[in-house]
Amino acid sequence: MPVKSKDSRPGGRSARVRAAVHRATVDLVQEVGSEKVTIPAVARRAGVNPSSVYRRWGTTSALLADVAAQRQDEGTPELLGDLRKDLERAALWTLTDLSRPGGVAFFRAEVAPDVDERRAGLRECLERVSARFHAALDAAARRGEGAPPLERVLDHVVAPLYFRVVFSIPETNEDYARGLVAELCDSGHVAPSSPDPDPDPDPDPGTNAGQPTHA
Amino acid sequence: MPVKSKDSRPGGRSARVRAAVHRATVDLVQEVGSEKVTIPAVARRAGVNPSSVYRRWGTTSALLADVAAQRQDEGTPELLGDLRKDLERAALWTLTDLSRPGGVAFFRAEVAPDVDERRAGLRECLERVSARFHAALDAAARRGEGAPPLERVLDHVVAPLYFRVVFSIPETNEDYARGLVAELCDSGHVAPSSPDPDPDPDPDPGTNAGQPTHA
DNA sequence: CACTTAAAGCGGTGATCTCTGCTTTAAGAA
DNA sequence: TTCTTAAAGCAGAGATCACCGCTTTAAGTG
Repeated sequence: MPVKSKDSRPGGRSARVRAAVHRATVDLVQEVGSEKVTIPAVARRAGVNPSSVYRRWGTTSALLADVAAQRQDEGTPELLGDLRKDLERAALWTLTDLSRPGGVAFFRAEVAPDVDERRAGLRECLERVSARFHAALDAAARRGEGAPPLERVLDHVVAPLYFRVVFSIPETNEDYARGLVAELCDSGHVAPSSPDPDPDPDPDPGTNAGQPTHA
Repeated sequence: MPVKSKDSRPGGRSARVRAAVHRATVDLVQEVGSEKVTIPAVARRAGVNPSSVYRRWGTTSALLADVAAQRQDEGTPELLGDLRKDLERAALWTLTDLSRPGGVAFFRAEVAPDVDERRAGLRECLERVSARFHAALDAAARRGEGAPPLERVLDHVVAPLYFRVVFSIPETNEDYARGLVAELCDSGHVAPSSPDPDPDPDPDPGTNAGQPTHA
């Protein structure tokens, strides 16, 4: 009578099916849009039986939420210790996450599920996004630096990014994201303890952050 | 052979059916969400034959777009001649439009159609929204006043409103909308009637409309 | 009023989706 | 390796959807 973990059979075929379904979901979302993703279609493309998907995920909403959640947890940047740089990193990460294939579609997918689940999905999505910025702000506060409230960051950095990506407004690229952060930091609401602007020329190309070409 | 208008039979039963379908669409969108709205369902609730809806609108996307467009054209405010007041009006109108039952759902509906139509729908939605603000800015420019570029208004007023309504962030009310406009106008990028571009007004940006301490 | 005809209603067809018993495969433990 | 059983595959029922000829109604016109 093995009791082991909650996922009593996490490897082998199960894992293979899970991966195939995830990949197929991402592909389909960016091809036809998250609204038109159906379980039979995902199963077909994944080379998997539809009933397996139904048994595992139940609904397309749950499937999309699962994929989106795992997706958002990839490549999270770590803190550097400089508020402005940390905010920039978080902003660039947000932009990258939104801009990659299916990014907006997944955002919309999380917005889309059933009326009951909608609140929960949105809340989780918001939590996930603001967590990155909150970490940067919290670290700054812990260092004794002045930092804008999270709300201001959401309003003046995250919101414009979402808005512009959703509406495919041109020039929504990394420079633009950096500009939003700069504007926020220079708006007189932050007391910069170290007002040295850009002492080093980009020491971190880091996560390539890729091409912000609106998808 | 009567040629008259493009809508060769706009009144009577046709108008009745149109109205019933529109009402049913709005109801269903706010009840089950725009993704789950189907033509048979709308027809059932409207007491109308499904084929009539199929023939008139063709797809649910087209139907939703039609309803959303007509919806957005209701109750448009006129200009007062004062930039700040006009921007406030536009912001409040935007907030009201988004907040009423099904508001966000319709926004998403316009975002949602087929990959091909998506661009067009989004573009139209954006045009419609920014037109209100553009009118206010244009009038101000015509009066010789300094006015922020439309882009700034979209980023710092419209985007936060959309973001907060979509994510159901509390305290997103009229005071908050007014605060966004105030912050924009007082941020030193607008030259008020009295040309005093003091970069550091330090008036304790009192109009901090809502300061909801994060949700 | 009578007449024309746009538009709604009716019925049916094929396709797709959701979901469920039952069988088969293979992951994990002894 | 063998054994147990979680999970995948299979096949099919029931429901719904998108769509299309054909008939019927009534709006607009003279």
